[in-house]
Amino acid sequence: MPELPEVEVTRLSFADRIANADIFNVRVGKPLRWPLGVNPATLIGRKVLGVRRRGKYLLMDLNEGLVLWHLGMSGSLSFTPAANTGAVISRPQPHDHFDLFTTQGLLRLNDPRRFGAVVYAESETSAIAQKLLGHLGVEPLAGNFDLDTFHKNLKKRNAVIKQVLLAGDIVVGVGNIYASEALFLAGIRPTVRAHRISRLRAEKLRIAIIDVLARAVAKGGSTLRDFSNADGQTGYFQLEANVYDRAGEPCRLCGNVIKRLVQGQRATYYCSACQKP
DNA sequence: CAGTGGCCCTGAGCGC
DNA sequence: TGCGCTCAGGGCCACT
Repeated sequence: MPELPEVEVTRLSFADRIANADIFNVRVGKPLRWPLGVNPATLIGRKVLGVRRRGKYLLMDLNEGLVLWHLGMSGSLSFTPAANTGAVISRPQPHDHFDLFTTQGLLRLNDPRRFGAVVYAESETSAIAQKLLGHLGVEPLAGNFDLDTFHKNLKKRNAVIKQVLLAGDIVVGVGNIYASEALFLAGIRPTVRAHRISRLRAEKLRIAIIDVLARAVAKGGSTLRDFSNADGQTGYFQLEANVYDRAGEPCRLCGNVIKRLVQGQRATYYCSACQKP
């Protein structure tokens, strides 16, 4: 499910409403990717200051420490305002694996595949936070995603550009959908080695990444199967996808058939006419 | 150090 | 209807 746009759309859908709430209970369901790292009861009585995003992580700042949320492949959050308490809150569904009860509402993680995680960190510089966040690349929508650094970093990498984007250590938030989409917009074949990309093409790619991610956020993200924001609303950017999941269909620009290939066990989609080696 | 493949887990869709 | 197979939006880790 969630790449940067979906995580950001999720954040926007509940961050304001949970800010300044006090945590009064925590329910932990089945184990997620990593353990919480602290006794859940420790969080009771703490205050939620706000929710930020770093890459595909949500960082929930507390008056003491912070909680990192990751949605993995199939995770989604739902926020039920305190005014709507009742049956919904008392009956967690089978894949509801983490509940944060606050004075302003319930934040609940649903994650069938359990690749997601909820992790407590004492600070952003603590060992666990550094392990999860320390290697992350630049934020593409933060205004400091500059061409010089981007191109210089691409020069260091021999791997194919699709997988370099997915790795997230140069620029964060570009997952499997948006990597294909950004490369299409930039006219770059996904099989091109990163270090072979010229400065001009790196600039096209930089602009394409920013453009596709920003437009996806504006459209509420992509709902391929089950993504919804914390209000249960689905996204509709997938309707604008030029190549993702369109193998065999005509390119919207040139009419050629969209192709599919596998890179690192992940599907990649591209137009061999619009995207140059 | 960079690159590659395995693997974590569950559910949906498809062919037979 | 049921079974087995493939695939799915992520990313850590071991290995080369």
